[in-house]
Amino acid sequence: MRCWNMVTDFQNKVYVLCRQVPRGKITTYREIGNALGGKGQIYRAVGVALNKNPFAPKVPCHRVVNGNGFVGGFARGTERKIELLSKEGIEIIDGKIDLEKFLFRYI
DNA sequence: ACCATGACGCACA
DNA sequence: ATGTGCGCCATGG
Repeated sequence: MRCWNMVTDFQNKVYVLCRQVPRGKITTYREIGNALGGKGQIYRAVGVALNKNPFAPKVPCHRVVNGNGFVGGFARGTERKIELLSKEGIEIIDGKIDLEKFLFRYI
């Protein structure tokens, strides 16, 4: 599948995984790539897919952070991402998040 | 078809 | 522990 709404199959999977993340939890590009079964630098493509994110409010892309716990980047601005995460109840320390505490794992 | 880019992650010094 | 560089995923021109 290539064009449902300007979205490729790969992107679609990424968005679906993002939506799976419940409010108050987060995930990482690495986890998503791993969930997709990709090896190597697949998380790079994940970042690109999320950056396009045609479903901005529909897909909580702001719940996706770096694998090291840092918020990372955001199409709308990292500060905005931190603000949203903070509102969700996620505690951010110096721009970093406790993965062990808020990291959601795909079952 | 090829080249360049990106919201990253990891290896190495 | 910190800083720098490289790599190879998908997408777009």
